[in-house]
Amino acid sequence: MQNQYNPAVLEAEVQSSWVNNRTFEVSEDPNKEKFYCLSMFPYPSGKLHMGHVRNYTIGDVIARYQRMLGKNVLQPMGWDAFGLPAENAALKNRVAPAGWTYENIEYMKKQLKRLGFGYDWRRELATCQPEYYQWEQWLFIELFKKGLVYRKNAVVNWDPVDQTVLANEQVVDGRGWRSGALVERREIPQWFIKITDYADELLDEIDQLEGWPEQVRTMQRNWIGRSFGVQMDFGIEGQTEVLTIYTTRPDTLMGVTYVAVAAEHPLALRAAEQNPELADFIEACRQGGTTEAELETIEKKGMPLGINAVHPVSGEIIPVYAANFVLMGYGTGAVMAVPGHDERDHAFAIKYNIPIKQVIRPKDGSSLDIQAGAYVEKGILQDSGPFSELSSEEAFDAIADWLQERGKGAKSKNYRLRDWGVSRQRYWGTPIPMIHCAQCGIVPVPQEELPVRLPEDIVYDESTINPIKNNSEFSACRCPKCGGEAERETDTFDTFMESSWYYARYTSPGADAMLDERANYWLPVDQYVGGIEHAVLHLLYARFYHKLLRDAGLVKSDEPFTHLLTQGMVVADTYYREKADGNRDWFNPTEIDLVCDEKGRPLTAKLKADSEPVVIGGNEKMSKSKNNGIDPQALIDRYGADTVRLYTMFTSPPDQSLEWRDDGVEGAYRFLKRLWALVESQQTTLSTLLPGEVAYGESQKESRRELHELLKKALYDYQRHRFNNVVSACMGMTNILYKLGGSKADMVILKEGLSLVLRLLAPISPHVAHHLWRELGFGDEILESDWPEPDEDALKQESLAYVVQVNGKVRATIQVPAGAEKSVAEQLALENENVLRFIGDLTIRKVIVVPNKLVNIVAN
RNA sequence: GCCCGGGUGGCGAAAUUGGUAGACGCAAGAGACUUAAAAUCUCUCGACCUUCGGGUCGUGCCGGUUCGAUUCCGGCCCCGGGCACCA
Repeated sequence: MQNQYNPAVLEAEVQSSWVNNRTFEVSEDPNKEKFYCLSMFPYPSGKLHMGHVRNYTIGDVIARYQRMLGKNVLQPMGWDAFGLPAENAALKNRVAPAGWTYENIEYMKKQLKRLGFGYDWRRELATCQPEYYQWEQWLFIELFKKGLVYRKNAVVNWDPVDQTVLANEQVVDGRGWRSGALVERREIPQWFIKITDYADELLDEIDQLEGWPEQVRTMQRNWIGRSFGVQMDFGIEGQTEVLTIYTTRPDTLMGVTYVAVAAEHPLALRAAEQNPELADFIEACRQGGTTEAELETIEKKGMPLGINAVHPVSGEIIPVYAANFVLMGYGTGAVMAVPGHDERDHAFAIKYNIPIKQVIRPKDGSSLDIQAGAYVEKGILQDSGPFSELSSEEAFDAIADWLQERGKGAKSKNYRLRDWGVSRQRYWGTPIPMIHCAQCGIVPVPQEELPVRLPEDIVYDESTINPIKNNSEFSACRCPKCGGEAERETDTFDTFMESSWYYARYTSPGADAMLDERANYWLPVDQYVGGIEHAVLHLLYARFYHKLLRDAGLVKSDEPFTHLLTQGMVVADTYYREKADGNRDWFNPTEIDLVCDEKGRPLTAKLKADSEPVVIGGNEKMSKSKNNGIDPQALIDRYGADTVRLYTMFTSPPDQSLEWRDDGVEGAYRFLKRLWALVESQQTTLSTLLPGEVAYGESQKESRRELHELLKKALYDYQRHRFNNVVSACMGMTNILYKLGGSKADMVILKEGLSLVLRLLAPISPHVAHHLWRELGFGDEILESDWPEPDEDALKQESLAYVVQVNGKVRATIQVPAGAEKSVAEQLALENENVLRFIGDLTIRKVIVVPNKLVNIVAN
């Protein structure tokens, strides 16, 4: 009786053999080509979700593939352990964030091991450990000393009831998520790192990141958004100070009919002192959140300050408005407005009855109605005094020069990118290593006193929002400069700080420095794998941090990640019911029965519990808030890791979003069982089969040709990371093997075919592949076997199938001898009955022959 | 609002990215085996027409380039991701 496929038992056995043999523990080996394969580390939220499973399977497949190619492969894993969810859990369950986090890590680590990922666990790190974050504190102080760190006011979401700063996620429909109070914008002092000092390098080097998806490179370029424009000063009537603005369209300068400043601009605040109506307006402008999406879509409102600006060229007097869409924190907090040539300014001018002037006309001389809509293209200047009749391009230089000569402005380079605000008013994060001294001001913590430890033994009750904010035990300290009483900074770092350098720390576990020389063996990361949602922020901060590490002498490379694979989202249907208070109850897909029509289209969805209908909300990224996550654990328990891995690889290409459906998992499981049964049924024969000369018949040659054709395709798909196609090819090869007969020659082909399938499958479903490889006597460790190569002899064909088209429509397929001249293919095509039928009386005008593919006969 | 993707059978997808649209799998249907069921195996499976040879249409929509377009170009529609304090 043959062995049954029992993944739970098999996978445990194989995994313990990997542990015992230390299969995935690696060290620096200068004689071998290194390959550093990294998946984005998880936030320890509780348990793995499908997005993790997908991410880490992709990473593990690449790591094992590269290993089978003979490289020295490093694949580490760790935990992005600081963050908001731990504080939320703490508030909800009255447990300390540290304990909650470490328990989650323990559970999720078990899950990762159960999935058979080949990590070198000796390098594991959690970012909430002082041994980790102390180096971040150390680097921050280094940056402070270099002048790359500064403090300034920045806008946050303020909950006026809970008296706390809210994360964007905690603002729901303009209200605080706990208090329900309308959120306000407020400015508080925060720490910034000068990422804009590196903007040019970050932008220009994108060109060299050839292993990155073009999509991500484009997003980063646009995010940095370098523009060339002019900075200039508008005078203020009756005052000596000036309003400095930046524009990319100085050619429209003569069309300026007003200037807008932020509601919090000092000019507006001063004007409000004598103007209660304006004061109310400024107060009203505080309302709302801070996200760009919100600011760009709010109703644009403004109010004249009763102050006038002086046009730098014409000396014309123009009104200054306070406007809710201009933010103090961004740029200079003031903009010039050209309603004739900017859509937003146009809408604002119509609303407040401000004059609209046309100063640019189309180059083609066509006329337009500037009152009806802005003309935003470049063109020829008109009504622009000395600059009239210049082109927009000429005017750019002429106006910039004019301003510069008079000390009123200059050409200037600008970025959309803003400096990195790293302060967070939260507990569960890395303490910012700074001290506030009444005498000496800001003083960094002496580096020999690091780490500044975050107190972890915190007692939570309902009122605990931030346990270190008013905790004198933590904040009271001595000033390192004058020795007097001082206070510690109680803000913590943005968690992007930790995730910006973890990839480097994996290379230097235990180092008594931020990094040691091992970093330069492994870095840069050869393949980074993670969600597309990180395309800009995380990936840009990590690139920036790498340059900071380089400039601190810690690494030699310029960029952290040579190749990037951005995996698509795992999405699932959402289902909800509207509650009386307007909020929604979200139901998990597993709680839902779909009622479909005969074609399988969903008609309605009903909740299993009460058989009443629910609203189908559409496909969205799996998330807690929409309750549409699928717990992978149940699938692993039922089918085993190999099946779950196989299914997630097979069902979509890695960079596309994966629409979750349970059905397909069964198919993946069936395939593994089929492969298992094929090996086990012939195990005795195959394991003792000696290689020898065999003569293949025609159908056997054809089987071998098809096998090697599929192998060739699979190898190509491995290179381009199309693992869904690799699985397809494995299935196709297995189907061919099932159709073989029982002769000696068939057995030889079966054994050869299995050796190919198992090696192709080894990175994807490693436990099964490992076991069957040994069963067939190929060797002890499939990971150490040679990567397969197609047999060119097997691929040779005597004749090839050509498609014959008449006027672009397929009319026949014909067999043409391999390597035949074009004329031979043409002649054979013209002998075909169906082809002749369609040519009929028509005259042949042209015959196109694409070698090995088709013949197209053009006739009329 | 801005930036970036995507849209192909009932479903997930494939097409070596200008050359046979739908490989592989799921679901469904029919049959074989079985007392029966499960499992397994075989066949069918885009739509319409058909004299059963084949024909017409079909890759979100409209238009263009080409002997030939899922693929390239222009314009739209819908869906998803990001927008700096979720990670």
